[in-house]
Amino acid sequence: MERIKIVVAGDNYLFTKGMECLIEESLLFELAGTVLNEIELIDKLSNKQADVLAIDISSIGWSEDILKRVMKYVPGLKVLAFNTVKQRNEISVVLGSGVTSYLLLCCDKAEITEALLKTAKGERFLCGKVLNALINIPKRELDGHDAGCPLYSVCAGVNISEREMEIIRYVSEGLSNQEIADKLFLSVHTVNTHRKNIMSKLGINNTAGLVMYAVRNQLVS
Amino acid sequence: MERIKIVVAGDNYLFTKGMECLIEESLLFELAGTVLNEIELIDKLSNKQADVLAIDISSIGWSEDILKRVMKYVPGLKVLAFNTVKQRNEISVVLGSGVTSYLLLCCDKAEITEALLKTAKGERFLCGKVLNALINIPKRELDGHDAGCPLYSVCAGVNISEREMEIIRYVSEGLSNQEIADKLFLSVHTVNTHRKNIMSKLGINNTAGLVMYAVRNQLVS
DNA sequence: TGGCAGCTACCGCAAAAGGGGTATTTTGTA
DNA sequence: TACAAAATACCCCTTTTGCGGTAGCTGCCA
Repeated sequence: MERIKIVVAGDNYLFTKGMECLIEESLLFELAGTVLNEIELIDKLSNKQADVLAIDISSIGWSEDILKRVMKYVPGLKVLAFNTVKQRNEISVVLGSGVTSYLLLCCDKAEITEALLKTAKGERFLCGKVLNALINIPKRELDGHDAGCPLYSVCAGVNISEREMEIIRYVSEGLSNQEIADKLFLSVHTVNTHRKNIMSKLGINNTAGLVMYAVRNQLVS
Repeated sequence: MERIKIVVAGDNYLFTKGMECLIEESLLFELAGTVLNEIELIDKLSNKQADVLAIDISSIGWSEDILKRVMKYVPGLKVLAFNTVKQRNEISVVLGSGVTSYLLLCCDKAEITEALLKTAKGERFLCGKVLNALINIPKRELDGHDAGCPLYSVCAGVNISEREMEIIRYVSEGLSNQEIADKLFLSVHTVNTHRKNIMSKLGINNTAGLVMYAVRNQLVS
């Protein structure tokens, strides 16, 4: 079986090194090279045939512009973008520039492996955390690049339960844990536990983060 | 000088009583009656000529629907609506139903007096707090009822200073008072004072309220 | 049938927020 | 120049969060 040739791009050591290890440890992949900037990238892509570009777009020096130029220069290139953010606007722009798949830098090895495989096959792979943010993007914004990507996959991502959603809503409305407990006929301890679990799942550590999550995911008006 | 005839509508005692006092204490106004429900209101408006309807739409039993029916039944009626909320959607709907002016129930006597006068003259009067929320409504949503109301007035409302805006932004980004203090080279006491002043001005009492304010007023993305 | 996820509930402790003040300095402006 | 508003800083105190645990119960599913 032919190995998938992957070019890694980014100027963050942990990212490039980590990707190199992942690729070389696997029998499925083959490292087609690591590049630090746009010039090296174009050079690498024109000299060596590659199947997938795994690029850290959170690095300083990488932007959607560069991505667009590369996509133009190497048509049909499959791109798996890594980023730190999961804001809708940002994701929208990146996917709009022709990127096939989108992961967060915090995704784990299994997710990255799966994403590389799917991307090589031309399928979309989005991190579940990203999908959460993406759900509300008007479909048309993606249509331009949808034709060739009929399949969507998502990694585990964040799964907020119904009860937890309820808690988030009340927190966002300004209720204290005690008030929420009264409203839902729960112990304040339970509300607090839910709150802790939510914050843990979302990787935040205060009320402001909870409210912003609620707003981004339209849990509140 | 002819007094302005005002009908007061609402089933909240403090509102109706307060309005009656305000109207009767003033030489400018004349109480055309107080009504508790829609039937009484229609009855009053058809029997007695009134210039302005001052209505508490936060009362149980009052809705935009009723307002619309009344506007239909008594074309050209000037309406000053009182409500508790200053959410954009809500205000949009209310003004969209033909209401001339919009105050919050927390507005003071001078503001109410001015609003009654302006409304009677066919001018719009919005509480500044309302205007803040309204700024982002697409203009077209109001156009249908704009023709007859060329003038806009606002009461003092809320005036959040630049420094306070800055604090709100940082709070919304999840920073603690201490972190904000470090970032702005301030004492944590100062940040706390700003925070207290903001909450006092906005009539809120926790972080969730601050973040929601920031979101509604587009201080954060 | 065993494990896992979700919901529930509790404990303790430290940190932060919230609410009440007061007071000085800076700044803009009438 | 005098006044008001804003910005700064501090005090005391209570309540709420946030974080570290533990643990029983239910329902699902491999």
